[in-house]
Amino acid sequence: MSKRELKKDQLLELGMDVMKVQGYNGTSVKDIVDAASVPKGSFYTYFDSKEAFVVEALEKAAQEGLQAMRTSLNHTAEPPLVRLTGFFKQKADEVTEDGFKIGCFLGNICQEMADSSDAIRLKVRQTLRNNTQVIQDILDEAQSLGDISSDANTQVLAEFIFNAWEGALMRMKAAKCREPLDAFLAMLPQLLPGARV
Amino acid sequence: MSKRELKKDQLLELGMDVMKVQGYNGTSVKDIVDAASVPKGSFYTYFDSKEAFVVEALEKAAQEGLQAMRTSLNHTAEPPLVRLTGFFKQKADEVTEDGFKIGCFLGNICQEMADSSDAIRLKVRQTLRNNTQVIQDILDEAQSLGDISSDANTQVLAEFIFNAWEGALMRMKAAKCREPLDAFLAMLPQLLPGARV
DNA sequence: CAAAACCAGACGACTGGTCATATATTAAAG
DNA sequence: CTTTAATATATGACCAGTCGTCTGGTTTTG
Repeated sequence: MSKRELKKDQLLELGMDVMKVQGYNGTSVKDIVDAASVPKGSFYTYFDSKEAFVVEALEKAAQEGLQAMRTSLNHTAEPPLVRLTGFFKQKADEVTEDGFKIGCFLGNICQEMADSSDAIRLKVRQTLRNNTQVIQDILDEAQSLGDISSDANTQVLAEFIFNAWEGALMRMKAAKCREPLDAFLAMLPQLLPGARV
Repeated sequence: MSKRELKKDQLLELGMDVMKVQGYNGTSVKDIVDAASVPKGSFYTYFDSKEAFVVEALEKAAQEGLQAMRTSLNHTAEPPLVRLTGFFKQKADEVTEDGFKIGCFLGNICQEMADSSDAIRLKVRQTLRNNTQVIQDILDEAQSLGDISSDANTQVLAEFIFNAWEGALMRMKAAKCREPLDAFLAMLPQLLPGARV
């Protein structure tokens, strides 16, 4: 990775950290460059606009998130549904340690910007879709093993579960407590028809 | 209602409409006063600050939302669970007609501002709590009638359902389609253990 | 006619974005 | 190897415009 690519990566990483807390419109280009100790004038040599920046930041966050999801979900030592519930449990612990802040960068930006910028909305949509697909893959695996009922619609189920999780994260931000996440974790088994987890 | 109170109400109503689409930081005080045809200088005779404005707007939206929720949920002609599912179905139709925009004002502001403003976060938290309580009341009623299993934890269940709904609304904003809402509606019966709906 | 309500305009700070200049890199020439 | 010329990249000052908020003169009201 070249020096320039490294700086760009820092810009994305550190700028995103600010934006996670302050939102898109609440974060100025100056905030971003300051976070990465990059001169303001340089910003536009890396990105065409602030909007282009956040699209790339979402892409980066999506890549990292997807990889974390896959490594947590794809080790075959345990049954798929155990891995699935374990994944959410682990995520719940993570955001708890973060002091109930941020929740989901994707979700935050989605709610703030989906109606204002189509470029951002489309990137968010694609990323949400990818995440849902990973969950569906696990559910399909569980179904083929007979761990959940064969007549369950895994696509609908995966989408529901993922959205419910996002909703729980949102609520957590307002409540500043684990309760919404624990409610999600408590209900999760009930969603998996015929599950033997 | 005095002339002044009427103007203030318009300011809240019309300003909120703008903020629903553009978010808190994406909406300027000028946007708000222009929407209500009120001179800019007058804004601060009605509200101490932009933050105070949004807190009052949230309160207003909460009042209206709660009333709509109660009228839809409390007519005793039908069994409680039928009323509950009917309520969400109706809501899904409403946001569909709105072209999949906005979703939930409360949710949008929550994601954007909960980490930045405690005043806003606390108002959002309280409102979410109230909404959840209404759902729990219905679930309790259903439980006392034996429509759902007596050992179900209605508090956890209500919180889960409401958050899942919020998550579905968020997803809808990104996807611009009913699918997330329909996935929610499809899974809802499964959440009500022993339901005979 | 005093008091209260109103509001145009201005405040300094800041916005996303640009651009002339400065610095760095490369290539050719000696 | 230098030296220099040519090209590419980096950057801080700057742009026009907007931000949330406030002041102080004007209008309305009791």
